[in-house]
Amino acid sequence: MSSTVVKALMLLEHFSEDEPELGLSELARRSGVDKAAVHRMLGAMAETGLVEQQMDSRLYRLGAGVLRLARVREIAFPISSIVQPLLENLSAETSETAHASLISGRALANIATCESKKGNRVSLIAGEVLPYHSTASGLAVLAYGGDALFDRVLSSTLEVKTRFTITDAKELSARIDVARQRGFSESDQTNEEDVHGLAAPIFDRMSVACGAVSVSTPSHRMTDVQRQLTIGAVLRAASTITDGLGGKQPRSYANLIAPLLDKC
Amino acid sequence: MSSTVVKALMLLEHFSEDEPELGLSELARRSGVDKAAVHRMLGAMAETGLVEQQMDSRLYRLGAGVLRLARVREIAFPISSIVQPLLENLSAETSETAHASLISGRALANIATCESKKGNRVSLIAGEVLPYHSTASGLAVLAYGGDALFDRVLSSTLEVKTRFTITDAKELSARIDVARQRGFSESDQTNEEDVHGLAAPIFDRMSVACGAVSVSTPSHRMTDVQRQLTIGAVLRAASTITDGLGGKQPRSYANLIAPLLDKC
DNA sequence: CCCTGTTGGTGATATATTATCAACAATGGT
DNA sequence: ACCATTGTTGATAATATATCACCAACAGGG
Repeated sequence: MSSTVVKALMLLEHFSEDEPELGLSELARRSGVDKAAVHRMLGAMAETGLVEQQMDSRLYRLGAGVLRLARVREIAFPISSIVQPLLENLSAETSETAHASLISGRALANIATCESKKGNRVSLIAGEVLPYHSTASGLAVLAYGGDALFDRVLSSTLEVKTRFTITDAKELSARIDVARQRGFSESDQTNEEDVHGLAAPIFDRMSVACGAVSVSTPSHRMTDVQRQLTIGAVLRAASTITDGLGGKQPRSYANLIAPLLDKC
Repeated sequence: MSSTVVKALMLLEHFSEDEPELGLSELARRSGVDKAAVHRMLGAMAETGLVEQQMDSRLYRLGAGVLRLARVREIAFPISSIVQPLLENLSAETSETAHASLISGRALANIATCESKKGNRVSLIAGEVLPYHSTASGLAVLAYGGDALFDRVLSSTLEVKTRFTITDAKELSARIDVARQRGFSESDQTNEEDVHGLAAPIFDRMSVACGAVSVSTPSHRMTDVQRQLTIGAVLRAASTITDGLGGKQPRSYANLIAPLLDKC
């Protein structure tokens, strides 16, 4: 049904900023895979340096190999270094937390963040894997990411994240339609309580969405004024990033958001 | 004999700064694996975002997932950010190219570099995988990395890189002994023509070598004076990095290099 | 225009790896 | 001393995988 390689690599998704080291049993429990199997897979990944095991505590963590891979990718396609300064600008404009994510297989990968300077702010777990269906970024990508991605996500099971999470495919499809008509996407507490998101798609050379930029605001702080301001800023930032990456917005999209950009 | 996960991940080693995008057939040829198998493995890795395929050219490249993984690791264990400034200092002191690498499974992973300012300098391919047996860094790690690593490498086949590469296990063992007695390692043109390397080990919390710092100099430029200067600088840099990572040099090692540090 | 050499991709079957379960030693907490 | 964990290993059944040949599409070259 599912290849062993996928199963092995899915284990890596359980490592996060909060829990950078995990034990064998813990990892087996969370992934729902047999301990012996996890042991073999971790051993295999350790052989290539993707993970490494502490000799004393026996805990596993991401290995030096991931640093090497990231260097290779970043030197050849310098995305993070282009995106980071633009996010800082976006965060300053909106006074809220901004982040960018890219399509990464079955989920979105958060690749850059700039947190708000305010005391009460939305704080993201670095390197978190973001679901398509419950985040503003995800909706933006689904709206412009092509039919293949759309169908795949819509036909998958939509995990419940909060009591506002959309789990019905038809309703999700409707929300995506709205995003497509507006040129940006909006989500309120569908992925996390009290977090409101506004996102706009990033396009690649072929005018297909390859990621999204998003501003996350505490829900109670999202007024109409702030909303208008944020929408303009996100759209501008997304456009700049698309250009910076050598991407191209579809003509229809450029025309769609033009009036929104002028308003601010 | 070898797990599929390892075989799949070994494919990633063929991506480099010089060739960040590879086709299916090309990858199959280099790895010596059947095309169909490579196709399945790449598909599996694409599912998790470790690689991604260009829709137009059909070429594969490292995916956004590696950026996410590297962020998680770097935030939890900030190695690169600690090492990079120290390398710049080391490079300035020696006027040559400096780099640091960490144990990454069956090879060393080059994780940070600072190139010499000189016109004629040693230039490294970023993110290259370095063999243990043919590099100064490798010798340093083998000298202090514990018996398990030593035995594994010594019993493996030693790939020929240049006409000076050591391919005999006994001779390699002797060279490692020399490095262990001196506290640093030296290699001349064993990994690449006209490149001379001087390296010192980096130790982890348990006083086991987890990586190395190295200065690469064009062979013809390596005079006795430059050599003494470089040895002192490399040993100091390695000591500082070991401290910065929360590692600890073995007592015997600290005593061994103490006189060398004073000399400069 | 054909011919030849690529390319990426697909299916069928024999094979080899992998999943599963139980058991084990080692560790740590009560 | 006990109990519950941990990481690890082995044997067998079950399953995914390797291999081969083949295909369509594309790019030169004559």
